[in-house]
Amino acid sequence: MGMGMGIGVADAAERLGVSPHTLRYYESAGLLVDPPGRDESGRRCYTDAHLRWIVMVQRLRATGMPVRGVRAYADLCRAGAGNEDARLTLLHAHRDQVRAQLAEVADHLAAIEAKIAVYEGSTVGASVPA
Amino acid sequence: MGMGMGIGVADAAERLGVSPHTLRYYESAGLLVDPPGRDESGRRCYTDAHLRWIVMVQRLRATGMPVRGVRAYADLCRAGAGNEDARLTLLHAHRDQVRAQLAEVADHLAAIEAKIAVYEGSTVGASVPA
DNA sequence: GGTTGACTTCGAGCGCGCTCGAAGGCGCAG
DNA sequence: CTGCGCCTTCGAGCGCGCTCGAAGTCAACC
Repeated sequence: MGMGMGIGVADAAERLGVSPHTLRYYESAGLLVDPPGRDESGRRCYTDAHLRWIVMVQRLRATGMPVRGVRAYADLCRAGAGNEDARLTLLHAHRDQVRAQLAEVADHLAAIEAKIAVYEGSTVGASVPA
Repeated sequence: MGMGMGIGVADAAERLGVSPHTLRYYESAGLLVDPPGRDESGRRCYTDAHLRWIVMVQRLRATGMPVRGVRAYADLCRAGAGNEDARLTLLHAHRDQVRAQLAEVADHLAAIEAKIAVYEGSTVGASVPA
């Protein structure tokens, strides 16, 4: 049955598009809800569940959640059932921030595109003079 | 005619929502296409044109352009006419990055919202079991 | 047995973007 | 004349998020 016990740090890093150093850093920073197990000789062993969690971590990070925010969320998850309200509060707050950020960036983008349009217009030769 | 000669660094900072320190930093970092003039006693004097430029700087920064990128753009503008192609290339590249970033963040946001939906679903009591 | 190479831990270092504080100058109110 | 407050320059410091390198361990291969 094609299911091994997990993959090493190098393979995990490659799959996730980060460096092994970064994966170890995430672990040491408490971002992993449960740290990867170790094989007989002490090497990290990442399962699919670990990879999926780290993808979520990457999503949170990529949307601007600071490392300490991700750690807070991981801490809640690690604490087990009973604090779903707190997790939800945290996620709601982040979702709202991301939405606001998205709107802001869209606005900035429009302004940048307008600037480009001005350049492209003037490059052609200053039409609509008055 | 309600046009004064400009405003001081504190007022400019307040209008722009940054600190005077930051404004001076932007100037020293070469982000200002032309630095503000000085009054008789050496104080910075920001005109509306300066404020408008700095707003553009803020837009570029807020969309992820690094300080050195903004400086490159400012350098081109400062150099005067003749390099519009280069400016356009720079802006095009940035616009493309921002668009990609926007799409990525939207995707991450959807995943986060899905996670929230899972929590809200399970909080209510695991409807749609099978 | 010896060498290779991927892994381990640890702490230091770095790049970015501010952010702050010290020390001093100028102009005005009292 | 004496504060007072806002400005000036300068260089140092900080918070974040990695990123790197040194030194050591272990399994496997020749």
